[in-house]
Amino acid sequence: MSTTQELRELPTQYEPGQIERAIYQRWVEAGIFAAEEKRSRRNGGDREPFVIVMPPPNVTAVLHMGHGLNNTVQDVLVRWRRMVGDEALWVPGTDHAGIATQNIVEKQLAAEGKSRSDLGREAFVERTIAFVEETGGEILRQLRAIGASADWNRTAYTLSPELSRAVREAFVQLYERGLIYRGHRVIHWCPRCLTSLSDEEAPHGEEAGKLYHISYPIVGVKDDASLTVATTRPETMLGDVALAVHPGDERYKKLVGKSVILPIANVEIPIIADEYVDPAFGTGVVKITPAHDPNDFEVGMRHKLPMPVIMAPDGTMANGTDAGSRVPPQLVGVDRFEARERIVKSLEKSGRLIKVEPHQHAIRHCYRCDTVVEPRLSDQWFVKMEPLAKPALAAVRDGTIRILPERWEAVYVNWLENIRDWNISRQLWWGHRIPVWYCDKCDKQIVSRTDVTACDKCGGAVRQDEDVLDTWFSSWLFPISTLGWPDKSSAALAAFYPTDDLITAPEILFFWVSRMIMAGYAFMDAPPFHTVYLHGTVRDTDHVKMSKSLGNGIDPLDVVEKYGADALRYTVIAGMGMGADLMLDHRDLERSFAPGRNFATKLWNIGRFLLANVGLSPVRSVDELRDDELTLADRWILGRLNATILEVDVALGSARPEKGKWRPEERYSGMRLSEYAEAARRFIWNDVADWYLETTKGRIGAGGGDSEVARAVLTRVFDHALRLLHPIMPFITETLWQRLPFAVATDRGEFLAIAPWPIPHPLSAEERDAMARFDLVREAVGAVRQIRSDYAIPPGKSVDAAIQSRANSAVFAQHSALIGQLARSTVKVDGSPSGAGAAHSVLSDGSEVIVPLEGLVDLSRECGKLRGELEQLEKQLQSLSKRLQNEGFIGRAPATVIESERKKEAEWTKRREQLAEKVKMLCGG
RNA sequence: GGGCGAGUAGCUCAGUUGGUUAGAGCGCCUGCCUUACACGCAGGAUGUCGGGGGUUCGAGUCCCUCCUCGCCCACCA
Repeated sequence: MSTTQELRELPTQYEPGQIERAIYQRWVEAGIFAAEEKRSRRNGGDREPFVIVMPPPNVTAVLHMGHGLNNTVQDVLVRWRRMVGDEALWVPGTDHAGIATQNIVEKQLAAEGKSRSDLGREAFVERTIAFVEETGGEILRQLRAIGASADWNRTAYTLSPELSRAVREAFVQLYERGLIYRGHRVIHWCPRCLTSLSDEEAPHGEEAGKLYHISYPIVGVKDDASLTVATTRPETMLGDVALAVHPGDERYKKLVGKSVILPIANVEIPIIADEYVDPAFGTGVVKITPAHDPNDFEVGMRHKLPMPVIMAPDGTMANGTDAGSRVPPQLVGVDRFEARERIVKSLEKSGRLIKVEPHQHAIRHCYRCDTVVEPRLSDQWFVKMEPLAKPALAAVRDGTIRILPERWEAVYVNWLENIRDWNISRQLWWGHRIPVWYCDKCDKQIVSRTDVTACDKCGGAVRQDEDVLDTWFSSWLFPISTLGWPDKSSAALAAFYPTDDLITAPEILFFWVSRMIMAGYAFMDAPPFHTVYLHGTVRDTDHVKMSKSLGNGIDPLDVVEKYGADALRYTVIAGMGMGADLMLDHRDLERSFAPGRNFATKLWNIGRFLLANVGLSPVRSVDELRDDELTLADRWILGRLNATILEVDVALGSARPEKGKWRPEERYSGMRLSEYAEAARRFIWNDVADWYLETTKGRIGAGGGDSEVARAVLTRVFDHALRLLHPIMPFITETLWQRLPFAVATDRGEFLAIAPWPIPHPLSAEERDAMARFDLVREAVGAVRQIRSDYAIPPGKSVDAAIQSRANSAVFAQHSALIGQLARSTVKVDGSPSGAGAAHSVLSDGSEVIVPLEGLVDLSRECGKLRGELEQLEKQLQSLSKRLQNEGFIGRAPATVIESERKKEAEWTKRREQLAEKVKMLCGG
């Protein structure tokens, strides 16, 4: 074998940077990531389709560890199924991210001293498009660096003409089905983003606030009788239209129907009774501000109250609709929080502020900019959710769709059971404009799939609704729109819908996952996928979520550059249990990614060993080897390989439910990626490298028939190990696999990436037997090694070990040379050990391994040490026993202490016996 | 306020239907540059499995209770 030349191909040090880019390029050029409709069984092909649609990152996003984790999981699954033989498709794409992108561009404008209104809508949108074209989609290029095997030909974008068409179609269809309506009600309004938000976009945050008690003078009652109201938001009192009490509240019963004067605004408002009021909270009197509180709005509707708006969209005080002059001039234009302070001060001055108490309460914030949202009365478009939720709920309940980890199913069900209508209009400029036109002349409202230029009723001029749709209104269509919907004759839709898995983080279970399921049923009458896998969050060592803005982030590309994509991928997959968070140290990348880097290096070195020893000339096929040619080690490692394939298959589980629905026993199994990674690692490192490879060292160099057997088995084992590992570590496995010698040229496919996934067979009794016998050999080796270590016998010094076998003489006799080789000793079986003074160790089958130590260690010193130890132990044991016989101790000490002392006594007794035996062996008598 | 999850070695976590001596990676200790690998090899230490109670021949695993963290949801002003 001309080893030097081939060795040059595998440098001693693994340099991922030098191989990864080139390999990725070759995969792309070979088209192995591209899925074909006609190969899908659903389109008359012979392959089962396996499809994952990528959660589209924001178009302006830059790759972070969260993306790295999310996409690695998807890639592992896609690569696995590709090797199994499925027509595997991974659809990539990006999201235009309405508010997020608009905020970025507005920030840029602000830096130039401009606002979006300075530019005007058209120019602003132009600018945003230019910005996206320039910087957008970078993240998809970055995904290639971590090895993502997506079908880039199908890259989608939520604002593309194709997907925009789907958005319009969905809107119009839902409108025609009566599921989209225009509503006049209180919604969440972000005064900074200047748009309405859905319930999901305005999450609660606990905050320490204050509860202000304010007295409202009652009209027409003698003296200065008043009603005291408790409120957290005094500034909204200017919008009060009533005070409400509970109808059954005796304290206030006689006041219902009277009225009070609203301080500051000086408006007379009625006292009403409504069930909504909780008599036990605060004073039992609630101020009703219908335009700025969703509950008050309901009360206002019931009592047909006016609904004055007392704030401008930007959160400053203003006399809006129906407000008259409630907001006094000195407060107009003042920010709501500043206005609160001023109003409180003014109330204090006039004696209307009774008291202020601290109050813990939950306030909604904008999920994009964290500004406290303002409930605000306005007109918005809503989707009626209950009818859509029904099939989505049933799908998870009946096992058509499973959610992993299991506990999220309950969260999902709870949300859908209490679903509320979805506000889909946003007062933004970046997004899909709402496809509704209004006629100025006859007031007709036209909802249309195509642009409208004139009123179809009176021919009058029309103007399109100013608002755009919630970003999620395009995302929820992603699984169908990326495959061609609404074109129902789309070959992609037929071949690949429904898809298989959806991999994402729990944060967007409501935003996206549940809505996709609803859209799947609403528009395709079929679920978009059968498995939802919710993975954890990447956090730092303090368990704080990683983020660029907090400065605790890790740039995946840094990791790729330093240790390679495979190291990143392995670390992430192996380190993350089902649904568990992944902790990484951003201050110590080397330590964080050591598991992956070390394992990659290990693989590399196994590869180098193969190259140097097995070489490149064809090996014999393992399938054609006769049983009697195989050594015990060969049979053992082939058995371990088979067992590992089984383990990996169990960890990954079924790729899809058998008959449309998950059976209970398989519903929550599989998708254990960390267990899959661990099984593969254990096999390669602890079995192949630590044991099998060592057994081949004497054999391969010897030449002859056995040498060929060893070459064949080692090659087969490593070949299949690389296949098992490829989905997790695609680059290094591909590199090494390309250099394996195969039995026949045709065994070498073009790429490992499309090489067949190993198929296990049921373990035979012979295999089991071989594995048990080799385990005995390993035990014997371990025994000698331990003795050598215990007595600090230098590695260079040979020892003569003897095995006194009870039941397996033949096994030990046959493999004494191997045991000797692995334990760096000579081994005699059933002979008497030569020399006095010996250490011994008992194996699980009762056999004894005896190592004479004369001449190797200073026996008198060792014996002295051991005798001293034994003496000491006996002394301690004596005093302990004495204590345990002492009635005073037994009578008074707590039972737990007595118990633990008894336990200790038993342990020490056992140790004494062992030590005595050791002394007898080593020192005689 | 409602619901859910977690607490196992210094750290991050596995522990499948309760079953011998509770595991892995990283870290730590000892000895080794043994001709694939010091990003390695060999050997080793470390756990009242959150506390308490219960069921059982047997509990990390099942039940009750308490404590501590975390997550999701929620119109008490």
